[in-house]
Amino acid sequence: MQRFSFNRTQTASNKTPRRINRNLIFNLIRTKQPISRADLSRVSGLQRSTISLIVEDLIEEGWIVEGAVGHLPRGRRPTFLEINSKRAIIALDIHPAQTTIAVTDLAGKIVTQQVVMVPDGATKALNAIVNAIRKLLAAHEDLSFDGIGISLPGRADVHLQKLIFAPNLNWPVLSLKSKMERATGLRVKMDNVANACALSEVWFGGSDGLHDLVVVNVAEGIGTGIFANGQLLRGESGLAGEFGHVQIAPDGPPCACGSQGCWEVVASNRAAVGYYGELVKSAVPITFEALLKLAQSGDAFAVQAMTKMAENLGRGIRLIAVALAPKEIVVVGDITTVWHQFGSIVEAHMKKNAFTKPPLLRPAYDGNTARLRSAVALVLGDDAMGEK
Amino acid sequence: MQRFSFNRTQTASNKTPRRINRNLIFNLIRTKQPISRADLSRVSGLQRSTISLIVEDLIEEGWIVEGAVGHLPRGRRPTFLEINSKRAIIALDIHPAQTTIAVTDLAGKIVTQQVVMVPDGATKALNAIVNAIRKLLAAHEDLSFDGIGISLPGRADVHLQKLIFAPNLNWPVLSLKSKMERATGLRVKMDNVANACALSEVWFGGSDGLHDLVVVNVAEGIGTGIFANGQLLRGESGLAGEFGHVQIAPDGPPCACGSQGCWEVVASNRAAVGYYGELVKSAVPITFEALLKLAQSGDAFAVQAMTKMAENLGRGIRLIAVALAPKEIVVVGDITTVWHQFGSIVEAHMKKNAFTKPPLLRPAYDGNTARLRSAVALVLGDDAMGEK
DNA sequence: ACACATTTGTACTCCGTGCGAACAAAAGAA
DNA sequence: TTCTTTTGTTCGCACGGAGTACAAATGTGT
Repeated sequence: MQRFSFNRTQTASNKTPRRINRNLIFNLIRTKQPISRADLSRVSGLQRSTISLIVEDLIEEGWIVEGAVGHLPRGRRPTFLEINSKRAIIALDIHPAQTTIAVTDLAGKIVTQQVVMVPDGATKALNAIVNAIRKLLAAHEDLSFDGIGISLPGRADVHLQKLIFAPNLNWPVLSLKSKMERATGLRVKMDNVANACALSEVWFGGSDGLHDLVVVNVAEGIGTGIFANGQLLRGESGLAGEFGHVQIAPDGPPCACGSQGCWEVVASNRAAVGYYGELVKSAVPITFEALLKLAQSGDAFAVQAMTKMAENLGRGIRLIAVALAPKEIVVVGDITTVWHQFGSIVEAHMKKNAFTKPPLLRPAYDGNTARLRSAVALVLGDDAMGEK
Repeated sequence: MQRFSFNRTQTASNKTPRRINRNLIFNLIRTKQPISRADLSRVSGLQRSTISLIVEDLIEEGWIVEGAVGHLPRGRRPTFLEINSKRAIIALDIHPAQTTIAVTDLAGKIVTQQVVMVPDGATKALNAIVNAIRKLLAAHEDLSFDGIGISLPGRADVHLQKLIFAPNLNWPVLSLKSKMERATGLRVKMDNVANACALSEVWFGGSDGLHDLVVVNVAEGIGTGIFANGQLLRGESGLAGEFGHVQIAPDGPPCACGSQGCWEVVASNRAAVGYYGELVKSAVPITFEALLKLAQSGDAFAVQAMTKMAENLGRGIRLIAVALAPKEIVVVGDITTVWHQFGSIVEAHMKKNAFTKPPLLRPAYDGNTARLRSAVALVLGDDAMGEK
């Protein structure tokens, strides 16, 4: 007779410490390579003997390799350890019209990178991407690939890895993962652009992975990735972070989501293009890239439109700052190219009436590489090193 | 579980699994008592032998005791294990005018409870509370106390345990912790009301502690506690969750925080009292409790005021739902006593134009006990049982 | 040239921990 | 009485980290 259901809770076995320490050491090597065993011991606090055993395992399994020999003023020379550069990951940065495909090593270094124009139509688009991946795989037969990481404009259920909400993509992303896994034989992991960038910041941003940060991805819409307590905040079925559909202007224009005055309606790239269109009274909308060029060259209407966008962006970011009080808020998107012009406007509106210390606000160093490098975090993040 | 994520726990030693399993077993006993060793084994998945050793430790250290002997259709009778009812915690629920002091056991059962009217003035207030605690300690000499847990209207820095932001309290809470520790000799932990209620929900709500939930505390102001990824989200220096100061009405009335149209200005108890005052054009404001009574008795103006408050409450909750997509949103505060009347209004505004499945919205089962029971979570929560 | 200091990386012992099997204990059923 | 079932304990085993000792490697001082 069972009086209690089998809710197996998270237990630890005598192998648990090794799993934890192994991950710790691998991460240290990944971020601080090249590094010697002795330095690993000093940084981690684990004994040199323990480090040696863990490193032996990691080498045997091909995650890392011994590299050059260092030089010290006295004593035996240290052997540097490095990420095995023969292990690689396919990184996909999917946009509505084009997709960037890259090969990166496990430390996030981009080996090659190419842009594929994606044709209209579901099957064609997928085929174009898969073919490009196949060519890359064939061209890098010396590498062994651990998986495919995809950053895309939409929300994905983390567990099912199904795309739930992707208004800007009109091809069948729901089955993207399974189709691509069948076609390439590689494990596929995908996540929202903003989440991907947040992971990149934490994995490669040199932070200690402890502090909270929010990534705001400004594109056709606005998406946010929330990193808190050492993890991405995903919410029920992966829908957390939709700050883009928070109401900023109660009487604002309608949004595709069914509401009106959503943040992304008044602060996205599309919004800025709309503002400009109203000012010049032109029926033909220009691209956001063109608008940025105009604003950079000092065009009065373009500056006016971008200023309005920046103000609204700041208002929404203020909301995030108040609600979540992260240490840092990072902005990703094309607007970062004109940050020197409009960043201060965004920041001023974020800080307006702030009653506590506002978070650091900064543009991402390089959104493109951030999105690509997130593939490593996505692929290695969950259960990459498998149960052995 | 993330394999390569950055872990808060630095390194693991060979003692780590025991620490993890010990906490697990203690929590199972705490929530499912009375329970036998064999059942603990089935529920946790750990071997009976392992359970026996851990239980031996817990008994030796006085956390639990062996209780009655069970009865089964066949076989040896199980010995039930229970929380040691001689271990207790002082729970403080501080409000501006009055403070509730309670003694609870480690399972959150309230042993005694009393309300202390707090006089005006810094020293007097603290003395009144400390004296009441001293009397309680003296009256329960058979119990051994593990600490004091305080739930209060304000934000506290978790690490320093200093009160940062408590507009409604006008006595020197900054040194509350250290003074009280000196006066009682007990360890003091404190946290914001909303955080405390969120902890209570997770510790005593029967959930598995995995799902995300947000607690909205509606009182003179509005505070929120965010539980996500198995932890409270605290943000930089503990200021996360100030959704109360998110701007809901851009042209709304000014707020004490310096901004205007903040959620708490339009949806708190104080707001409802204001709405009622406008309607009846009375210069003398009534208390919120009186307003609730009027609304319950069907007073048209009171119902109108409460309806406006409920609508605005729903608007803000919608924002939380969109931004964080928690599984559940729990409302705490006096308004829950009239939830049957106005809950549907709140819910309707939360669901307005929802483009995804909205979270469950419900009033807390009993906010008073929730706040008191949170003391257990606060005192035992961090590393109380950990390092010996 | 040679002893010594210094540093790295490995070998080995010790202890803590969970696992699994065996076993004792307890109680009802045949 | 004997068998069955269930609980709780004991014991041997393997794994893993800590700590110490030691070999290896390299520069410095005499």
